[in-house]
Amino acid sequence: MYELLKKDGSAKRGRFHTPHGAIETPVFMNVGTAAAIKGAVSAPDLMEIGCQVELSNTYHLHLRPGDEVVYQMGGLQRFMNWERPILTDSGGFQVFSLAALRKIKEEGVHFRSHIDGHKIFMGPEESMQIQSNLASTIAMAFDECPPIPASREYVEKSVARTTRWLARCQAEMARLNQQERTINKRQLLFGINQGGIYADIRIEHAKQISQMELDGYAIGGLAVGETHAEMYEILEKTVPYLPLEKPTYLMGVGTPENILEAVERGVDFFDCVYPSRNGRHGHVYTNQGKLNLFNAQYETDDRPIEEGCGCPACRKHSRSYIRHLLKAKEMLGMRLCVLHNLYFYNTMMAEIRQAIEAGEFLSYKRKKQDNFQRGGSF
RNA sequence: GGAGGGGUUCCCGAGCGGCCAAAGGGGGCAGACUGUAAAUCUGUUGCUUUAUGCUUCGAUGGUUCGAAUCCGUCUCCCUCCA
Repeated sequence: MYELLKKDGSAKRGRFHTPHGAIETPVFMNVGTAAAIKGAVSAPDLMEIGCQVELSNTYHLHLRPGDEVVYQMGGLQRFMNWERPILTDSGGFQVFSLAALRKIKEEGVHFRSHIDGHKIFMGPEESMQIQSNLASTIAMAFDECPPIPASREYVEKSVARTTRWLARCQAEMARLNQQERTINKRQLLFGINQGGIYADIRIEHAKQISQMELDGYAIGGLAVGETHAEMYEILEKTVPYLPLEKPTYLMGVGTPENILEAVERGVDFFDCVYPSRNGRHGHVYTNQGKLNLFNAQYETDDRPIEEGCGCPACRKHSRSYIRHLLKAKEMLGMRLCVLHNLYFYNTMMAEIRQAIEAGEFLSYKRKKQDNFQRGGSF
């Protein structure tokens, strides 16, 4: 159940109650595709850096270790020692990212495993069954994330199919939640809005799925090739057609800048691989912009990544040391950067919540953006 | 003392008369990454006034229209024999 605590312009401060605890929104979900945040980050680490929701992936866990294994081990939460909410993405993004390895049909998607090439079929029912086995808090509907650019004709056809798939997801989820063997019988389901950069398709689709009584609504298929301006425009036009009394989730986004812009337009949930992937690649976030710790200028820089930051990296280590670890390919270097970046994101989300509560979101956003731009933007 | 092998651009290492400023690694420098096929990928890495330019393949002298590549001498390293 979503509780709207405060509105500041279109920005929402909310609380999403789940069987696994409440989520304070706006929130950034920390991405751990294969039931692990890449970079040797453990569940206790996530607690320490302020993570509220962990995100894992249906397709990847289905392949390895297999959702039946996770089911036998008591579900994802028990498997990875994480008591707070988990959201599982449906495999819909893999329809996009593994485009070379799949074929889309009305019944679902035929994949060839990226690991060993074997054939896998995943349709709405299969995705729901896998997610039920994983026993995540929130399951995502199985959709197609079409690329941008894509023709209007293609997007229309794809969105219509995604809508049909959504109805099948909903029916299957209802069935699974009543099964005796189901671990989480109150698993929630979010639908996903698509439509590329065609605002009218987006709006029409948003209206349709809004009538379907889902637990939350996501906007997918953005940040896959369009400009930032186009993304913001789509958000501005689409979010108003999604239910205010339900959480809105902008999938796969984004930079701190993107998040500020999207919160302003009413988005509650975010996730993105940036903080973890960039961390592994030595790019770290600060309030003065992004630093590439591989750069020679940090060779003897004795300062922490960011002065005053409370993360495990900044409390104890210098840029110089972390740069050395990264260059020496020591796992600790990546780990510290990932911890810092996730801490940075989670902290920024907490500040955003506070700013909305205080009715000062816009001035907070402006201040933040000014700071970012001073050191080169994200 | 004798016999043989070798010294190539930051490092390792290919090249063995012109297409060589010199393959390929590594290292260095920089860039990309948005529901993670990513601890990955890309670019760049002698100098400058960017040119039918200059310097460079242990040193030096030669042969040749032309040499990292052929020859002489020197020098250093490695292996084996005494």
